[in-house]
Amino acid sequence: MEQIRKYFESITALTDKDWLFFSSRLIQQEFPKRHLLLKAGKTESHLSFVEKGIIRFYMPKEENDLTFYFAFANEFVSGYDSFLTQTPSVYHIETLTATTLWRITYNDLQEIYQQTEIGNFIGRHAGEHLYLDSFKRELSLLSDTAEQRYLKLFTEKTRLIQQIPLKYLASYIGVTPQALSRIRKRIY
Amino acid sequence: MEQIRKYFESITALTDKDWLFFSSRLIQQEFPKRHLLLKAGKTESHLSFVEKGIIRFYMPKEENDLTFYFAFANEFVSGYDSFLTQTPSVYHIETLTATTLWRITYNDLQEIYQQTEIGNFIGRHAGEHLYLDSFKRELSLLSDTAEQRYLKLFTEKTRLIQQIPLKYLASYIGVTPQALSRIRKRIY
DNA sequence: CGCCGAGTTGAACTGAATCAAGAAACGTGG
DNA sequence: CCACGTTTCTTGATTCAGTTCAACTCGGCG
Repeated sequence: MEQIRKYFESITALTDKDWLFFSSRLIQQEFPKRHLLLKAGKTESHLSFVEKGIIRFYMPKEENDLTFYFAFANEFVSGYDSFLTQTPSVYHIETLTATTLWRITYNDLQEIYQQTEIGNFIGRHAGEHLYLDSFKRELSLLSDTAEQRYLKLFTEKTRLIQQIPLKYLASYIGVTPQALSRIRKRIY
Repeated sequence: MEQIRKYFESITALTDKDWLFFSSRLIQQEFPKRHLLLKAGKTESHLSFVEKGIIRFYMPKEENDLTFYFAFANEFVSGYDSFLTQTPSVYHIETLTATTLWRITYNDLQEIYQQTEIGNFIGRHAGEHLYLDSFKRELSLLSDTAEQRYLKLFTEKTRLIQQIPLKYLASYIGVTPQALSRIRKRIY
């Protein structure tokens, strides 16, 4: 719980009152590895803070499915487009390792937006940062080669990606597992 | 001015007081075609609503530069990452056609965030929608072929893209101008 | 022990990049 | 408003990164 409070305090001043209200709506949950947190077709009902674990976002496909995001500790995860629009998700969210989440429901969050001063601020902050990250990945997809994308991921998250099967990394980078295997060999 | 108010009213209820405060900070400006609205290296100081015109976002590159976004009428434009973080932009923003904007400065917007009820709400809404759009483009880059991307753009914005030079569209789609010329020929 | 999914490696194929040259369109000054 | 020069678009030939199909290895697990 401290972890989340610290995260928020790194963003903005937090009154005890607001924090108490917010944290009273948080529920801790643990999940085993390979657990589906959100199934395509279902509507996302939670915004979750990752205390521990690795989480994969992907769209099911014939043959290799399309992995487009990994989340790690100290990040918020959610099928955020489904969550925002309260329409069915087009993708799955699954734990790759044993995971601990602090979760808040959509309805509780709307209440927080309405009743606390920092609600909309935090919602705005979340939206802005998700945007900045997605934008960075978009530019990288347009301008970097597969090899550059792998190297970026590798230098940014060496530890973390070592726990992720190659075939998921391959799809995140935008190539087949065979191609990534060769890229790896090429750069050692 | 009516255009912006309508835009906001389509999102949320707007009190006259909030609207008066907000609109008092808006300045209308006109720009000729090929005018640089934001130069890479400069920090974005405006959030602008497009009343009329087409705007291109791009990063300068040797040979073909990288165009990653087009904005049209009834959209907000800004070097939003630079604007949010108040650090220098890594890309240029340029008008493609004669353009009319309603602009608000960073400082005025911060004041609106602090002093009106809807400030953070609107900021949150803007962040969320920028995220949703960027995320859609990201998925499309990962899963669609160049041809599919062109067809999507074409069916969504037929009218508008007819005014945009092929070489900019090519870079947006993620291929060279030669490749897009051939894709076009293939599909007529 | 044998099976199965994950990773590696090879060979043939393909879509797009690159290099190059000519045609069309555009804008700018006389 | 025309003429020229520049930029944009098209088309062809070659090269290359990555795909696809296929076979083989390795490690974990029932």
